[in-house]
Amino acid sequence: MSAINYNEIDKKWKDFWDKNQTYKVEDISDKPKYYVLDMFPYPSGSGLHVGHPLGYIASDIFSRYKRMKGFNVLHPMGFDAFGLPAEEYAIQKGVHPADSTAINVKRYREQLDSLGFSFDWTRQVNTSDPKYYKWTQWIFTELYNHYFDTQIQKARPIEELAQQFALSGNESVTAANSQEENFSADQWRSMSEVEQSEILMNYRLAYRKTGYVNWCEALGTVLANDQIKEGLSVRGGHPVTQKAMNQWYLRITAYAERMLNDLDGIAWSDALKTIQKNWIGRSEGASIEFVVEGSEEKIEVFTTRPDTIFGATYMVLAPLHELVEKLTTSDQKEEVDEYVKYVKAKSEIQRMAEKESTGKFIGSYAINPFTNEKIPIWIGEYVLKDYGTGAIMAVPSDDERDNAFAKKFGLPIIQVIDKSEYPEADMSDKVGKMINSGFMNGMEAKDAIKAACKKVEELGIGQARVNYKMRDANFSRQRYWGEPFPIEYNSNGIPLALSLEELPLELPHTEDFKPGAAGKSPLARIENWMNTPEGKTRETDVMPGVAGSSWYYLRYMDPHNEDAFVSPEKVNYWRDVDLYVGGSEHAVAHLMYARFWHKFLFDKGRVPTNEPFKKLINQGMIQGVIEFVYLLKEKENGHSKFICTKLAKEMNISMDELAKIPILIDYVKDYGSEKSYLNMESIKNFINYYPSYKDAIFECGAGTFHQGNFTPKGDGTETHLFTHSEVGKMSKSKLNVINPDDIIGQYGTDCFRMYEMFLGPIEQSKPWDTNGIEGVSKFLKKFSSLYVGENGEWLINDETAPKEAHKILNKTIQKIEKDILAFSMNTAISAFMICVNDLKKLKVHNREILQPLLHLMAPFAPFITDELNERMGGKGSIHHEAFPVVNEEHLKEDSFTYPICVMGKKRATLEMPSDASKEEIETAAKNLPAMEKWFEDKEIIKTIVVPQKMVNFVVK
RNA sequence: GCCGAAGUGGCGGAAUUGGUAGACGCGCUGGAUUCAAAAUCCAGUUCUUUCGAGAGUGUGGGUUCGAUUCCCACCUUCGGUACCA
Repeated sequence: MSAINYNEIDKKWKDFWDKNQTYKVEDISDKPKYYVLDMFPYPSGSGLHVGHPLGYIASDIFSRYKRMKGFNVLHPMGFDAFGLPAEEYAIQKGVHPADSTAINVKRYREQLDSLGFSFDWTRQVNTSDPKYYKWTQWIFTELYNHYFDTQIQKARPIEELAQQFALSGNESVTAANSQEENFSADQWRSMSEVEQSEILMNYRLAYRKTGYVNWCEALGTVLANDQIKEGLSVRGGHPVTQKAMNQWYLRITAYAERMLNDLDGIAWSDALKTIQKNWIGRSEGASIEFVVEGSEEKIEVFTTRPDTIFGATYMVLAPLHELVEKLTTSDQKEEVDEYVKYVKAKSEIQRMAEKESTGKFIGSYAINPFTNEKIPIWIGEYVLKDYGTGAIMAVPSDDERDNAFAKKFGLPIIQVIDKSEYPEADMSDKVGKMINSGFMNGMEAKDAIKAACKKVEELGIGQARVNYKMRDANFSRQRYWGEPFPIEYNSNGIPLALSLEELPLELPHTEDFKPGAAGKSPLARIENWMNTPEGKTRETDVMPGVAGSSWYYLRYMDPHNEDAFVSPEKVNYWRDVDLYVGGSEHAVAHLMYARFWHKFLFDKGRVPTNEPFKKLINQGMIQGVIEFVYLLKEKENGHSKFICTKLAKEMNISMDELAKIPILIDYVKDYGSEKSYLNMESIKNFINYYPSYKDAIFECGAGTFHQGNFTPKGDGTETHLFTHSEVGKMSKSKLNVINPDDIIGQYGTDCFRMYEMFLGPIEQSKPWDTNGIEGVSKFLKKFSSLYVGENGEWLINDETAPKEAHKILNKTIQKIEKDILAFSMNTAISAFMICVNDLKKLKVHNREILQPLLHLMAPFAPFITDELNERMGGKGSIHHEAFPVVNEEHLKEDSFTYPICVMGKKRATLEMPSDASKEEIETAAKNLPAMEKWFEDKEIIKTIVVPQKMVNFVVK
């Protein structure tokens, strides 16, 4: 019989903490503040999986440590509760997203509670709560009502811009914009209200423009990238194309420069900073206009290499560029249309991943403004519509992709740079002497860039320009389960932002989640909501998932405030997040948007800091095995057909003909093994999960399963439809989630927490494996056996502990504190194991050792330590007591054991007093009997002695 | 394709201002205890070996007295790639 019942103490202390509000945080305190934040979860239907707690446990340990070190620690949790999966679930199962979300939140809350986190739950936020999204909508209206002044690098009210237009037109304004034409003050004043509104739209930080969405004609809906696999919809396997739609965007590019520069001041990993830096993708170059022969149209290109313009022998437009239709000649129309159709059927990822150059000549020619030569205009998928101007001047002599393209299509290549002085340089290096380049001949490339820019400006056809790869954020979703836009259109179609008093604009109730006409949001079907009593029309798109998560960390500071998103007093106390822990998969989306919103709020004086997250640690992912079934892209007699992986291999079916459809791992037999498969029952489950496949055919070696019947091929009686297994992230969309509940029930919370930490470094990804948890369980038993005997007897005495025990304790305190600060929780657990093993050997039961040890363990194992602390005579919770302090006296070592090496290989060891001199060590090492044979017939030519490290002899 | 990360025993991993490769744990092997098992405890466990030693941290090179650690090239896996969050 075990002396400690883990399930009992888990419950006992959970209740205690709850009743005593152990983790409630005060907003005003004499203690220094410390804000530890976790990325909040999306409450999916499959529950919290073993990957979520990895970061949460680590940050909880850190929070508990900081609390014990005397800080006022804000450590909150909430739910990112709007999103696609709940809506998909509603479509499939008819459960309202609000209901399924409420159920999932409740379940998550229970699961999080069972993990023993020290969250202050009175601060919980839920992004789908109108009290919360009121403020998400409000921030949106603020963005809508502002533009970005590029001169002062700051947001300003849009009315100020309108005043400027009335005074002096738009030519002299310094504002981030997507406005193409210039106008004078007179022109502005003579414009209609609608025209003025349309122009202002091109300056707002939240604005509308045409964008492309994944359109699935068969389903009549817009699809997320996640819902598409290899160009087909996951649901039903239908083709998907790119379709133009009017969308809301956020002008995040306005903040590009600040977001880039301010990376220097924050303690994020270099890897993460590099990702963001590259994502922002700043490049200097020039925008240049090319005249189109026989047309009024001009094509603006952006190039980082204006120096090479004499080598620009053709142009390439993005296939979706606005001018393609206008500039395509009738004889090329058919081919061009076909190519555009081909491009629209591919996702951007697929297009960028395309190694082969593809493209079409559109029949028109442009004039190279420097050579005055006619150059053909092509379209090609390697040019993206939203990067730069969506058009390039192609210089096949100095750009690899242009070069490959020119070679493939037989376009001329003119060398314009002599790189003979730089044999190491490749095509993309901006070095060499200009040749065949008119007035630039003989210049160095770097000087030529400046000269070309100057010339371009003189000719009035462009200017030097900074370009960013980052694009403005598409903020529209033709969906139901998200924040409604706080926007109404009047009878002229002019958009008007709601005022704060009108917020929140609540999401109307509906039971019909089917898309509206022409792929519009389901909200467009709710006519009495869409059309307001005042004769206005509401925006029917909703905001994306990233909206709510872009500012939630601020709401935790003041979660119940009804008058402001956060009060100035509270945001001035808590300021910013000191430590943010979350997955690196959020490196660009969430972390970019949050920084952008924060900077905007900073500009408005609403927050006191320029950056939201001072320090950030990326936890790695706990991976799972993803199981797929193969779906033939070609239907058989109108039925979708799945095929066994083994059979597909035998029949030599190429992967091009197959789509991989992920399947819920619960249905898979021998999950995770190489021979994982589906049997008939699994197939029925799969069909229940995806009703759109109810008429599908499933074929394996033993026979065919169709509409509930199995037709054997030979004497087979059972389907073994082998599945395809891959290691990948554990996620609801990959259907491979493993829940922690059972493990906690079996081993207790402390054990689960420590095991997750013991798995490996926090920032590294690793596959989940429950084997090995026994080791941690044994350790915890051993640990408590220092305090409580086999029959429950209390073993702690007040005698003086041996010196050795003090040394073990203090070395451990030193190591643990160092590891917590470095977020190296796995090595901290190892150190605990070593410490307990050593104390056990010495049979240590002294209070003066075991009381500090208990406190040292408290952040890691909050339940058992509170329990033992109580038996130790402690009042209240151990988690409000102080963290132990190292006594340096006990750390002194008398001697050091040196490895004695010959040519870097260890050949012997030698124990020497800690204060031995280099010479003493060298002499002692040389005279070791064990070393004799290594020196025989050899000469010692060099001796390296590094005190407290090693000795090395170099012999010849 | 592009950006980022990782690759060390059968497995998770440890060790980096360049200094004993494999800490700690799982698994496995042997032993103790037991009528037997579970549990517990003890010992062993990178590979090869002629038992002297030799090889070894994804692959191939380089720098160094000494490289898992630094440099160059490559391979593989994972994350992101703008509508999963």
